[in-house]
Amino acid sequence: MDKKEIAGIFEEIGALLELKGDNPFRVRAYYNAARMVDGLQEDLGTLIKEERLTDIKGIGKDLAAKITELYTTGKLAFYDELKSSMPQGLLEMLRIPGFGPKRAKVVYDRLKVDSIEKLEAACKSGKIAALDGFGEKSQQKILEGIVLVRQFSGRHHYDKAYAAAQPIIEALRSHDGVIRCSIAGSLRRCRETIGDIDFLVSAKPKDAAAIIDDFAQMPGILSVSAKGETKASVVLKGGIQADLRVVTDDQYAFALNYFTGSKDHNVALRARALKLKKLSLNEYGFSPASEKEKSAKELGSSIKCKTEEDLYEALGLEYVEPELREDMGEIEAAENGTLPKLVKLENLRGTFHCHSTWSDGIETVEAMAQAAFDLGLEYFGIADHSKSERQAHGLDEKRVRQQAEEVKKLNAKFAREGFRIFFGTECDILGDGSLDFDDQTLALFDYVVAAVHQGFNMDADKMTKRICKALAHPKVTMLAHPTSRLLLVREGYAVNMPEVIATAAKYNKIIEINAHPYRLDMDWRLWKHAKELGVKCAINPDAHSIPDLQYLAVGVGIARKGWLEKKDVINCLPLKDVEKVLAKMKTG
DNA sequence: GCCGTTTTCGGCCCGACTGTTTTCAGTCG
Repeated sequence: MDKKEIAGIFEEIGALLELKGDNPFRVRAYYNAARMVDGLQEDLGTLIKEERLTDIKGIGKDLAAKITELYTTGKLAFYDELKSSMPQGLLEMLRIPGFGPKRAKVVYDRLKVDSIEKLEAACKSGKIAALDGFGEKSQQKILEGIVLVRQFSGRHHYDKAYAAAQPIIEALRSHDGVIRCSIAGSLRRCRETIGDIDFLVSAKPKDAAAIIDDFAQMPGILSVSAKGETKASVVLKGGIQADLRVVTDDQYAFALNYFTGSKDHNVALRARALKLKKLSLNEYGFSPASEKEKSAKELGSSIKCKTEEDLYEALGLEYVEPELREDMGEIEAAENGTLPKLVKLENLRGTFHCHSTWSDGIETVEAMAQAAFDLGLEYFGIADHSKSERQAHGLDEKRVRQQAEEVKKLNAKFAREGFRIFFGTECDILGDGSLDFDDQTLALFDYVVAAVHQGFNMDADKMTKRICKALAHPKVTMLAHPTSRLLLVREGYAVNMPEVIATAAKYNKIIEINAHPYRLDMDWRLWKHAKELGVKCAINPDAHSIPDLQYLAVGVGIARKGWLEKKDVINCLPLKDVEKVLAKMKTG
């Protein structure tokens, strides 16, 4: 069992113990261990063999034994026992915002409620409000929370789906019968959340059965839900559903386009084919619209397209990158030749907003900077939390000065390589829109990332005013995660983003694309709007560990969906230019 | 659960916010 899976099990143990009302510090030990194992740099097997697990902070004798048991046997007796002693639905109930283990335990003990469905029914019949410690408002909030959970349930964060898809696509690629293959669907379009993963393969019809059989038996697969002659559906470990489609190589470009979607984009393309060419378009090819009874599958495509580029060309369009295929103006732009040249991962020269052991990161500034350097970046911005973030060990003024010294020393060392660490802060925006540090302290930083971390239950007007006030502050460089999940209230955001963007434009401030998966609720349409107003973005991983730096790729995906080009992204600038920009912003 | 120790138990982060109370418990970050 690998470290990701072990971390997942420790997370679950933590939640189960919480539900049992176990010692909160014991609970924390498990959550902490999950984080440490997940962020481990060294090979787990080596650590076990050399009996060095207990060298990791937060891993003692007991947890080391549990990790070893999981790693070597793939099982943990303690976990199995714990899990079977609790109804599975209780864990799911914890996903309801504002509904934690204590309340879950109460409704379970008093009303035998052990699933979201039963909880919903109990709310609707007023039984929850009647419980001690609950009331009308709690009951209403739970119902609203259930709606929210359902909205997100069944969808998976991009990075998880991407990681799950990689070994499978590689295995398919190396399969003898496979001519071409690709990931399709929302994963290819870089949606922030993915419903299921689509794989597409082209092969000779005689090879299809073997490919589908092998797919259904791949290591990462939990169960097979359907298996036929040209497609199979499976559930991957981790619960993500995946579909495989096998087509002939002639059909491949059409199928890839069809299964990449989006549905709206496809509808628009088909309408265009019909109108301009009197052709009907489906996943197998173009067919004359007049021959209604026969599709391209039987006829063979009336226009040969080897690639998607050919397909778009046949429709008189520039090639549309998958990220843009949402029927949000991309077809018109492709017709007029005004599609953007989207930013690429390799365009990134550096990053801001990362954490270290000074606050709640698990690596030193030096290790993080070195990792950024090893990734080929030219600069790295450290932005640890400010003093109000006590739980994250935020820095007070004294520690800020100490950290400044450390960064200075490190820069002396890195300067030889032409690499630089920028000294920043993720500074809290307080309830009234003021900042967590005074101007004198803020002046110590190369840049300031302003962030909301408390007082979320503000109405949208107040929240917007609060954020805009912070944006107007001369020392603020950029705004952190403006549409994070924390600010998400039902269908809308509890903040008026257009106004925030307009304010950023007015004061020439940067808005970050926070690529940490927990923050991924950024509506990419907002970015098109920001771009029109000339607001620059920074793609930030919000990294708390070295592997987190890989989230930069997720951020690029979001930026691409927002039609952003190299020139719209501040961290595409080379070091010398970024230095100038930050210096200018600092002096106003 | 872990950690540290003036070594084997006691401390482990804490304040804001909410809804329920009428002084506090639960949740969150």
